[in-house]
Amino acid sequence: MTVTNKKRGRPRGFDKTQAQEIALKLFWEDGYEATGLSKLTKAIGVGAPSLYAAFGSKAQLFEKAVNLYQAQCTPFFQDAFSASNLPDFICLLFDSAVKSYTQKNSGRGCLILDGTRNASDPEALEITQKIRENFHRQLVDKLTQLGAKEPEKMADVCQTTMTGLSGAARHGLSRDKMHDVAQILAHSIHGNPNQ
Amino acid sequence: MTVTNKKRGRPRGFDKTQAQEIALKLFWEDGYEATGLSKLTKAIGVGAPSLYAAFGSKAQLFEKAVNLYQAQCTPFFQDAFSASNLPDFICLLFDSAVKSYTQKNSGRGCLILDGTRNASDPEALEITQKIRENFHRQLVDKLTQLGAKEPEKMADVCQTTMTGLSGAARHGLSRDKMHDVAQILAHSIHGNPNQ
DNA sequence: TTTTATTTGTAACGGTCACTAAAGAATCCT
DNA sequence: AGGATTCTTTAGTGACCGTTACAAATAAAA
Repeated sequence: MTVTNKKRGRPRGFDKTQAQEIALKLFWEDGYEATGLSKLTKAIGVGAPSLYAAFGSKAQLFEKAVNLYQAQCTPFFQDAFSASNLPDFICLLFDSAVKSYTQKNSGRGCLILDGTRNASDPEALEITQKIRENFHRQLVDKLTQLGAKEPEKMADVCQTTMTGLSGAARHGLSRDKMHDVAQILAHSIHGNPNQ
Repeated sequence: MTVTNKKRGRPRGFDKTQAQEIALKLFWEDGYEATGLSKLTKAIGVGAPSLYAAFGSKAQLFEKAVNLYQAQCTPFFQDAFSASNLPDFICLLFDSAVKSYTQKNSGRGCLILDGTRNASDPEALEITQKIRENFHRQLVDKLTQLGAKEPEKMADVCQTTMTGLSGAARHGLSRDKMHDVAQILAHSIHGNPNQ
């Protein structure tokens, strides 16, 4: 029994995944609201109706771009989440954040933590907020596994620090200086016998 | 010799300082770009030309509002900057930040650290950036006075942490949880013999 | 070949953006 | 009173926002 994958109408004139990648780059660099439809259509090289036919709305395109972002981020944080003790986890987590937030040829900072800051579209705000909440749960789980005394509070500490690193990256702090900050904070935290 | 303070033409129909206060509230709550002229004129109760006659432009009104913000913030951080030892300074600094970033009847987070995030107006960006640079120098001075071993790096650590706290406030983290985060971070840092 | 389905380009929608030209209104100075 | 100065109101600027109606174009299915 053969299956034909060919669709009926006129074929799409652009690559959907590649469009998401371009959108990701723009959203990452300038944030959700500052990235207008005209920027997107110009960069992707396609008319607005084509974008809307493919993705539905600006917010839905943002959601796809964010999914791609998460996929690209995973390898950065894989080492951290396979750490077998608390000090290593904290240190690798912050180090990974710095590396991820200061890459060349991409936006600075974190799209999830800063991409919708000061945005007013509730749809876009919800997308990043849910991912932050999900990441919070992942942090609590991992910290619990590693025997942290107050995993909930430590997760807040980690997320707040990452938010600070993302903001610092957006403010232009160099990768080297951010690395120092991450190291000092990580060593401080896991050197403290209270954690 | 008498001096007349009265101006010549038609008197202004609104209070300029009060207008700055209203603008501060709006910019603080929604950020620079999301705060449109229509919001401002409606809230202040004045026509757009009156605002432009009084302040020149949206960016210049923002600058005035930011000045007011700094004046309002100073008392929050006064205790910290009169601390006489490093642990007290760090602890009071982070505590003051949390209190300032989670006030009722005002925006959450810090106007300087987050008010122009993802904004594209270079004039507005420069205003907050210069204040951040100035604050960095203040931090370095104070940390040097208190005998910090690496005052430059510690200033980056402090500023990054405050940026994280501001972002966390904007993300909706409660004052209590933020207080815990600030306490853990402060105690971690000044409990570390490396600092 | 005709029908059906999908994407395309053109052109526009109503709305908001920051900003301002022009004229009337309110005050002081002469 | 008359002129000078400053502010307010009305109304509008062009540019951009996200989004879409419409019809031509392109493909597979009938």
